Amino acid sequence: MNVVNESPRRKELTRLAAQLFVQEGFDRTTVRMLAQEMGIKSGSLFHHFRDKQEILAAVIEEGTQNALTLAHQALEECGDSADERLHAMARAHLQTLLTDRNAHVVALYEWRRLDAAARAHLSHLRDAYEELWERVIDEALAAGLIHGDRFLVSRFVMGALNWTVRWYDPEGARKPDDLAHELVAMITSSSRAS
Amino acid sequence: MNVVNESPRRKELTRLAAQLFVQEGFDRTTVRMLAQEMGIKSGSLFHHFRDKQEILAAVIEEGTQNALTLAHQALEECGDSADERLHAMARAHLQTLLTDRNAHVVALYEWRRLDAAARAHLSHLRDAYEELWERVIDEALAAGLIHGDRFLVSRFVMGALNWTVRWYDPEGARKPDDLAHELVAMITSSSRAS
DNA sequence: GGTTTACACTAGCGCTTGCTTGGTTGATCT
DNA sequence: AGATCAACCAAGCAAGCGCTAGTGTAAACC
Repeated sequence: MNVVNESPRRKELTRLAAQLFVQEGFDRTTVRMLAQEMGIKSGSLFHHFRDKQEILAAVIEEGTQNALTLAHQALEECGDSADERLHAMARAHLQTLLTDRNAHVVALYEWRRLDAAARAHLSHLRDAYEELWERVIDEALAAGLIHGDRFLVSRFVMGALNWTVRWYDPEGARKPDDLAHELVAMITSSSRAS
Repeated sequence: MNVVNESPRRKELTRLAAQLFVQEGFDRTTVRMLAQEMGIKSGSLFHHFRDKQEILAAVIEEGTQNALTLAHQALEECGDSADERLHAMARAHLQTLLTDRNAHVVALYEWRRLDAAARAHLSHLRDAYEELWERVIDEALAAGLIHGDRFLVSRFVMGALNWTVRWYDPEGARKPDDLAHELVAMITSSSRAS
């Protein structure tokens, strides 16, 4: 019987599922498609996951967990100034899009397909990540680096960043660091032109 | 037989479909649900639309068309300064979220469910809207109102604005004009605090 | 060396899906 | 008065859906 274990096989399957969910969307991805991609038959899939919902939850949990870890790490490694911390957060966010893009896209666009139980569980993770952003933005406000309403500014910034998954091309010339720098320059009152 | 006509009934059905697509998502909205919401039987639905895809296309087309019309109108009515034009665009965008929210959410989140033919047709409309934004941002750059990379700034702004559908509460205290003002203040180099 | 465990298979059940078919109604036009 | 037409309904088909039941097998464990 399957449980909610964390076998390495399950991790690999979750990664493959994320890719398919991005390509086709959760609802259009059938268990048979998932199984084929994984090289097994559809019945065998339910040895690893209780049901299709649990696969979605696993994908989103991993993606959000990674983003949170990376953001924490970035904040610890950077300097203390509000400017540096703002840069670090933006850079970390964009870097996860390179390493973990699929899981992120799923988290953003298939969130509503989670059932109530999974959503309750995962919203804590998501909130933790958003609160991290709000804290850094608070610091930037306090330091006089940016101005405006705390709530609105953080939403605008999150929107600008999350929207990047729609157009950002990892193969292109622009590096995550460039984007992070440009974004921070846009919202701070600096007057340097690029 | 049904054609791609523009009967008033069809418009009404499109509006109802938009609401259901937002509530449930396109894939989870069955033709039976749509029919019930419209007060008819599922078979009768195919008198008005060739297939389910066409309903989605109709919803998105209307929403985007309206947004484009409103933006054009706003630009004509406002002053000539880059600042005024920036404000006008932001205000128009947020106002459509009040009057036409459902269609917009569908356009943003169910775009990928369009088949290739519909997508090709509708992408022209969407591009026209985005180009309008880029033009206004170009003007703001030329006027020295904002700084940075033309492409990046417009993407960031579009992201911040489109993300509003996730958190903006039309019943709340914040009015579209407030948001528009705050957003423009954030990206321009003004140093006024609010 | 016997038992357990992890992982996979085959086969298919019960249900829902988008869509079709053939026919009925009431208003409008000639 | 007859013809036309948009709008609807009842019934159902073929395909696909998530998921289950029961079995096989090789490695791991006591």
